[in-house]
Amino acid sequence: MKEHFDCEAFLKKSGFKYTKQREAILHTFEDSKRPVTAEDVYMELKKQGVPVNLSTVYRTLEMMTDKNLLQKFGIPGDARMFFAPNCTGHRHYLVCMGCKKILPIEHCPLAEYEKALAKETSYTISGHSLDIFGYCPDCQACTHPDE
Amino acid sequence: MKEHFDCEAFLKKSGFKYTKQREAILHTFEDSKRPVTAEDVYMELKKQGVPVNLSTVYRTLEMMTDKNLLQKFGIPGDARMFFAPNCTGHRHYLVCMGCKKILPIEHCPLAEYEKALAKETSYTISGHSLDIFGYCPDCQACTHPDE
DNA sequence: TTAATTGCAAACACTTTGCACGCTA
DNA sequence: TAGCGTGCAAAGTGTTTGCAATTAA
Repeated sequence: MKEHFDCEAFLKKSGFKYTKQREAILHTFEDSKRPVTAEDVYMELKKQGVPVNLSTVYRTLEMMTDKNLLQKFGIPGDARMFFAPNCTGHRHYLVCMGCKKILPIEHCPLAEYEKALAKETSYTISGHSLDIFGYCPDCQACTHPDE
Repeated sequence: MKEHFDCEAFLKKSGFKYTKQREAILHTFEDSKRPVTAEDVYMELKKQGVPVNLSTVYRTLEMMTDKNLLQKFGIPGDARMFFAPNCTGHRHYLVCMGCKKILPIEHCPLAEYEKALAKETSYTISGHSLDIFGYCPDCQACTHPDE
């Protein structure tokens, strides 16, 4: 999401009321680095002293996902859902199996492949998600990285 | 999993007891077509008249995953975990957004890409998962496929 | 016989929902 | 002031766990 996102305008344009909770939740994603869970957002707002309820966070994230401002996804082995600014419509992440850090990956090697697959299977391909798993430099250091 | 998998031998070799529940659960994956949930396995056994509890299904699937006989994974937008025979160590699926059917994909276009990414990020890459989304021929037919 | 395995019910983690009150527009 | 949005608590999923009874070895 871009740096100076006009939250109020966005909400009104979409037919929603502008509230401090929504402002704060949306603000969380400005200059955002990596995907977060509802709980992450909730904790961040608590830390900032913004009064908000976890249900409201869930409701707002869901609404933003419907409006295609965010994308919502899970990663294998984790029951939680993650949210990230929806830039591209598809997603690629590099997931550290040590510290569970999730990093977006830029380059997409799959455009060609999708075309071939569509022809081969007669499916209409509308997108994909790719997670690559491994250990980040920090976690490689530990003998047995597991948190 | 291969057609005539010797379930009893496998269990004993791994230090487990041979029970009719485990036999039946493992049998579910013989000549298996597509990934299933614990609930799917449970329902199938009920249908066959095999007395089994859902906890037992979960416990057995977990055990098989530990033994690398199965792989366990989730797909974006679905809170459930899926299980499939673990042939390759990584997985590629083609997910129909209409009927939720999941099909394995054979060819893996990512070996090269992983190498480049490892160099670029200094991560140790240990695997990946790739889901491609779209609509299967059946679901393309429907105007608004959504079940 | 006895330790592993099962069924059952309760606990869990994450997420969603119903409802009354409060606050934008 | 009308109705959307919020907080709260309760309900829902999918999954895990403790424990006593059962069963394979």
